[in-house]
Amino acid sequence: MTDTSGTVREVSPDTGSKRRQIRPKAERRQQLIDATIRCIAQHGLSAVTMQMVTREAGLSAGIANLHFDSKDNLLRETLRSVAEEYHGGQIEIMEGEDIPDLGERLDALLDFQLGRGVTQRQKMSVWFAYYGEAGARPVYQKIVSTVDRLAAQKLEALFTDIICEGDYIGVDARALATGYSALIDGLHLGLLVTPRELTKRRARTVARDFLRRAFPRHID
Amino acid sequence: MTDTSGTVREVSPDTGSKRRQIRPKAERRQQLIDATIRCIAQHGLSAVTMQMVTREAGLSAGIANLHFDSKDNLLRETLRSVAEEYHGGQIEIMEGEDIPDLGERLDALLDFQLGRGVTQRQKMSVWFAYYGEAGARPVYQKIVSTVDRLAAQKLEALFTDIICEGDYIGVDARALATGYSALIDGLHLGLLVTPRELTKRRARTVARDFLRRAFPRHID
DNA sequence: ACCCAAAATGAATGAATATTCATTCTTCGT
DNA sequence: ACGAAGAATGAATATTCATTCATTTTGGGT
Repeated sequence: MTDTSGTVREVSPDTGSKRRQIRPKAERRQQLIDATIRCIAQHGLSAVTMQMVTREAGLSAGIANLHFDSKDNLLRETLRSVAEEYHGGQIEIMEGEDIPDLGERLDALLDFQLGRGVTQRQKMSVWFAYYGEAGARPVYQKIVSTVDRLAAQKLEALFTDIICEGDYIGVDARALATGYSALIDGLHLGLLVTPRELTKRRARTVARDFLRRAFPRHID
Repeated sequence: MTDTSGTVREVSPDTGSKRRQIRPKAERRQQLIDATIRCIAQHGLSAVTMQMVTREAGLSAGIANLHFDSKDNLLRETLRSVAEEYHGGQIEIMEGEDIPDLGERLDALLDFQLGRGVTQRQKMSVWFAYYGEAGARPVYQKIVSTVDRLAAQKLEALFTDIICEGDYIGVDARALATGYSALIDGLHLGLLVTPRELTKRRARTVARDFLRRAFPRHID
């Protein structure tokens, strides 16, 4: 058998192609992680199956185990990926010297945290799906708190600079940073769960109000 | 077989008793919901099985289906129970005439939202487990947003009263209420996921700071 | 051209799990 | 005391799913 009459060599890019494609390991891993993100966003973490993920990725059933050994590991790596992307983006803005004005840097941060389109919503779903399990899974707690800590430090540093520059007195940078982070998390939750009540526009206004009350000379 | 030498008629309250107990339907439902809450907090929503729940409740395997028809329904009712308890408690404080002073009422609300012991942590776990799935499950969204809306209205009304009483100008009660709710949600998340970084004490301070900046004449 | 190491496939397997239901047990009204 | 209604049990069932692995395919090195 086999061999075939040599027909149908699919030349098309990648859609609907039945041709088996061999790609480097790193690329496949990312492809599977992306598929996992879409599946979690659409069906919820607890409904995700390996079949679902591999089908979404357009690959065969066993491939996720080939590249990640187990479902558990695939989910862990997916969380790590989302966490690093989100926090990495924030950190880049916060320590980025390309925006010298501190007020503008705050605005850029806010844009990043509450901006974006559909993709962002997918990431949010994933984010909170894991938060939901974190109470029971130390591994998830560790992944999240590791990246979280770094972002919190950068934010505190930024706030410290702003407090200094603006001569704001009686303001504790650390407490304020904790509050701002919590506020953003809470707004994300609201956007996810009650999108009817809370629009992205309003979430932005609320976050800006918070910053304005703390740093009136830098915002608005 | 069976019957036994008539020994061991367990008289003890309920621990370890093998005696089959018949109880009214409502009581059993609550018992199963309570067991479900403990299971979710300990193992995570996606790991909860019917066996786990019924064992935790000290009952037989089929009983959850007897009282709730399906696992899906049991989980839905559990969410409804937690949501109603949490929001009910808030609402009671907010509209309670037993605390005439508005500033004190704010304090009581904060106590309720960030106080309590271990039990509270269990509830928090459940709360966020469902948030995590809400993006993919309209049913959960509906349950949460229904109770949420009412609590949000009460909070806005309380803030409006405070703004009026304190002559705070340029403050939007609605936006502030959204911000405060989001802040509390975010702090809960922090307490759940990064308990090392965020203590309950600090969470309280952060929330109070928020209120103080908005209503300086009512807090502290 | 040919070979082979690595990549990919997908049918088969076995474990886990929700749900059913025939049977057993309790309680309460009479 | 007794019987019936309904509450509870738990073994059996059918399904779903992660994981394995024998086989097939690919592409680069020689």
